[in-house]
Amino acid sequence: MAGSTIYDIAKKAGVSIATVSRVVNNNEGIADKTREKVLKVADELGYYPQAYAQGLARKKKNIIMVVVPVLSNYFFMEVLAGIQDEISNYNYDLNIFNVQSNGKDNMFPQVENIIKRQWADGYLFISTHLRDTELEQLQNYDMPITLIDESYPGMDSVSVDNDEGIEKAMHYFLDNGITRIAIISAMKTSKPGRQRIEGYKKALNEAGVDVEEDLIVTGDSMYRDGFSEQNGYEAMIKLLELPNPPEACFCTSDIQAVGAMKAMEEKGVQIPIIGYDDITISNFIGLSTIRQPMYDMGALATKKLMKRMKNREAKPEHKVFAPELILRSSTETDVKEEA
Amino acid sequence: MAGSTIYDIAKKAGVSIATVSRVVNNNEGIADKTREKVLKVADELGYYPQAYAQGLARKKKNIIMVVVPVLSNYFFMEVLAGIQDEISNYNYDLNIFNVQSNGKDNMFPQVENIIKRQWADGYLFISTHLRDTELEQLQNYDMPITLIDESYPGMDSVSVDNDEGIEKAMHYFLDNGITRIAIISAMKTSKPGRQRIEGYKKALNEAGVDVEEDLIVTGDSMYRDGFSEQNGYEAMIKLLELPNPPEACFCTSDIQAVGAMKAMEEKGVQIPIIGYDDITISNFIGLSTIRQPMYDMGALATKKLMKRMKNREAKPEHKVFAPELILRSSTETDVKEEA
DNA sequence: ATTAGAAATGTAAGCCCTTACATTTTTTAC
DNA sequence: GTAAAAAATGTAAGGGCTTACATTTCTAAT
Repeated sequence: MAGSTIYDIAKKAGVSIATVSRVVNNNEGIADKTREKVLKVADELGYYPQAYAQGLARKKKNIIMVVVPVLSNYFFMEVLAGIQDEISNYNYDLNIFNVQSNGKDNMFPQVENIIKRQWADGYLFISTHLRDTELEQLQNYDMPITLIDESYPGMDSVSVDNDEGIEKAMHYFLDNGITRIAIISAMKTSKPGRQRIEGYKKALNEAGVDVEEDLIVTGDSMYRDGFSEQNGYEAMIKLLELPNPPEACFCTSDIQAVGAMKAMEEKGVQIPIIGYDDITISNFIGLSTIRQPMYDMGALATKKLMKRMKNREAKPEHKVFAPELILRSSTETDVKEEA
Repeated sequence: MAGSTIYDIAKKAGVSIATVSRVVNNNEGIADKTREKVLKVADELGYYPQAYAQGLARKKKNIIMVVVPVLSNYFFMEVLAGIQDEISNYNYDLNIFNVQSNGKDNMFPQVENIIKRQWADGYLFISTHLRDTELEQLQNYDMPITLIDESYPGMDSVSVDNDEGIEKAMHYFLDNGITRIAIISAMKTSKPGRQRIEGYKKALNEAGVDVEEDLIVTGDSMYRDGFSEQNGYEAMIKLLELPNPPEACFCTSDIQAVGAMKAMEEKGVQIPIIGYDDITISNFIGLSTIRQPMYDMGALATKKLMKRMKNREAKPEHKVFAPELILRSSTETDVKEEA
């Protein structure tokens, strides 16, 4: 039973391999009697075309591959939900390929190999944060790629205006007369990390507030690239142990904010905090945040990719979602109490 | 550049395709000069062996495939983290295949097809909850499969003793003299759903407490099979609107418990609640829970699978983790206050 | 009964690799 | 310089499928 091939079926059913192929692929122009006969044998022998042989013979794989550096994070999970739901409208299978990002410069070769190896008919890159020069190189392979959470002129992309998000959060504080605002970041050194810190500084500068480097922190735990409760917890502890703690805090991910809130609770203080993402849990724990439409991003990117696979010539489209400030209890000035 | 083959390289480098193959696969017995020459051309032309051709020619794919019904849930995410970290010790790529579980009886055919198509060298099934008869059928294909969060005599498996988990939670309440205990479940009808409810009833019976059907609830929102904050929220609302609300609550997933806690807060009541899973966030929001070692399960299952791929004959091993009751503030009887 | 045309089936090449085996080239030992 | 052994390279088959094209079988019109 294990590993029967088209030849086995053909032999046992007394037809040619071409006929078997046509039957299992549901092609037309096959006599009903033949079809039945073949199907019966195929079922008995547990036959179904081998993916690799089929992929080689056709040029098509019927696979969409999602490429991500870190799987288990909330942002990815939500984006993926959107992809997953959208793709179920098409006749494609979903594969997820996890590239290792060991801090170093090793991501591009991995990604390039995936493309070279022609795993799929189209690719969705989530937060890979490759350099423009690298993406340019990838273009040479002439494969449909849609970028999520990043952008590059030559490829379709779906992203969020990060600067705007930070600005909104910062302005909320500044407009309320709060100026000593801390920022908790994951991976200060990464491209998006740096960007956010820049946005933070810019907002401060424009408001005529001096930047205090002490207020730009990250936790020490770098598991999951710092996108963890633990990291946020550690960062907030640092902030609260400062001689002069901040009056408010902006956090570059909700998950870190959860940890930060715990730290505040333990220390018995409560300063307004705004997260980033709006993961579903945030609504349930009263965390104010900058909403990124993660689910929609996944769904839209999938749509775009499908379109691109149909029409390779159209010029790249870039959708930039506007982030939204969602206010919940974590930014209420007076201490909230359970009734 | 797009889609150069071994023939292109061979021609341009003035060698045979066999030599090219040997070079790119890093075989030995190739003159350094030849190797360099070929590598140079390969690089220029952006060549790397096509996955499908290679997979066909060798019998090996160097792929481990994770098969899951629902990707975006916390349990899966944690298990996956374990798999991901463990697999990085081996020279295998990770692929995740998402089978659609539209409630109906359609999961087995999908899973069977994946196996038939020979996508990977080994498979990790997470929470697929197939029937024993179905798993038995799969065995005929003679593929290394390790089950996670379920078990079947004929296959390696890594799971948790669910009954024990429920028992521990129930006993905590019962031992504290609480008898009117509600259970919030996702998908009452699924195999694990039913199991848990049975465990719940059993614990009650053994304690001589009558089962009140009213106290067995689930939310109406069935997105993600009911494993969502929203579902828990809805369920708790139902409970609190009962003429005679429960004194305590057991929740079959932490994520639902988060929603349930929100509902309690809104209604201004606070009854002890215990969740299930111990997702990382639980520690940060003070949710008591039954800990499943999700990460370890993923890692161990991966190890087992690797072992199995080496030795196909060994008899199946079953690891059953003992769940652990973790007490946090959500089960403290007196109302906790921020300092 | 013939035969043109349609329908069904078969043949064989090709998709891109790997690898056993054959052949050629280089090295070593005398 | 020669022969034998070792190293490097090449040839060709095969992995399991699809599909253009060729062939056979059936249908329907005469």
